[in-house]
Amino acid sequence: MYSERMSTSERLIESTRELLWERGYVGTSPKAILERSGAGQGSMYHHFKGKPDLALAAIRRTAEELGATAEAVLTGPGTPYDRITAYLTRERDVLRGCPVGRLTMDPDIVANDELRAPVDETLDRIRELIAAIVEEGKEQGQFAPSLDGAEIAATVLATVQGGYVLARASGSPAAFDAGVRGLLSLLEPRGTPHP
Amino acid sequence: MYSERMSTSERLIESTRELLWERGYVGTSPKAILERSGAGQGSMYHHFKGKPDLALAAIRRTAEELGATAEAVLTGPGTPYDRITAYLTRERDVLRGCPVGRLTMDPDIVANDELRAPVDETLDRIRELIAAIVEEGKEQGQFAPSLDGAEIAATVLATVQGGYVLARASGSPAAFDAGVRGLLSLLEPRGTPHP
DNA sequence: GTCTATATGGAGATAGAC
DNA sequence: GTCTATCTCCATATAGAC
Repeated sequence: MYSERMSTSERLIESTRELLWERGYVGTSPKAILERSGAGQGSMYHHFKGKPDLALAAIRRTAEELGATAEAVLTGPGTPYDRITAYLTRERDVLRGCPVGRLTMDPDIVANDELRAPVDETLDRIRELIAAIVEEGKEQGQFAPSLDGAEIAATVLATVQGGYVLARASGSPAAFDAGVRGLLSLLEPRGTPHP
Repeated sequence: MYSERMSTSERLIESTRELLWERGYVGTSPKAILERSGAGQGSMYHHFKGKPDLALAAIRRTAEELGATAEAVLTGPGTPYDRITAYLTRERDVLRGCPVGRLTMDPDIVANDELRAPVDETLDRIRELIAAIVEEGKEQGQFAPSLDGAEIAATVLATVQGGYVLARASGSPAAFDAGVRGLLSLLEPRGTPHP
């Protein structure tokens, strides 16, 4: 399943990341991880204390990766509106859902502070980035002064996370795209930047 | 657990609804359902063909109930903006998440058209109600003519569904509320209705 | 309709040999 | 580090008595 070059430990983590994305924590069994990674029972319990320990390594990596991707897009070129547009319209495998956000629907993740922490921190990090961008847009006169950066950031992030829900419910990415377009139409900059 | 008056079949459905909300489909076992409902193994398989069959009955009921609740709020009194505000700010047990939306993160639900159908139909029904309200608001001059009813409806629904994700990630309803306030600030009506 | 018995396989892990 | 054996529950039923 993976390059011969990848260590057993790496293969275990990568397989777990995939399965957590596809099936969530509750739906992912050690057995499935072993089959996908090609590792044996003994290897898994040698490298990790158990399912929660392995899941934690996988979740941390996925969270870090998503945070970095979002940050790259949000700190790219363009006006505040451009950067938010870039974030909202970046390429996504919509029907797969968000590998981080989906974990919040997993009871065992939400019940475990250690497992939930990377999820919380990542969404929070993205929210702060967007909030700062909105504030910047307000200073430049691109956004109405009445808007609250932190609130709009929550709206943007929620639209994305909820877009996945609508898309998966209907079996089509169309609803995700519609939600994003609706939000962008509401955010549309007013007139020209201040002189 | 339930009134003596409730039939065994009813108790099974109600227990299943609760468990699906708390733990999702994958995380809900027949055994847990039996324990919560107080029914025996034999009763369950007498009334239902198996876990998917019982889950279907539970999901249909939850979906119908949520659709009716949303419809009641959205067809209430007030201007289009008022009614969307009412929908967005209606009382919710935010940290429990949406009993319908959460099912979209369940791989076995999304993979089964019959189980997914009530979820899809319910979200679609709400979306259409909101879309019509937005169009009504446009006619009344409360919303900009440039807005697209169907798109804004997707944004509104996504903000709610995504709000649950943010709230559960952080363990606090604050993010849900922030997202809703952000969206309402963007939707804020312009000036007075046309003459 | 409900109960108890029985069954197969999976979940999640430990033990100890190699 | 990895492998195989073994273990205890649980998941998800079916069978047949009452």
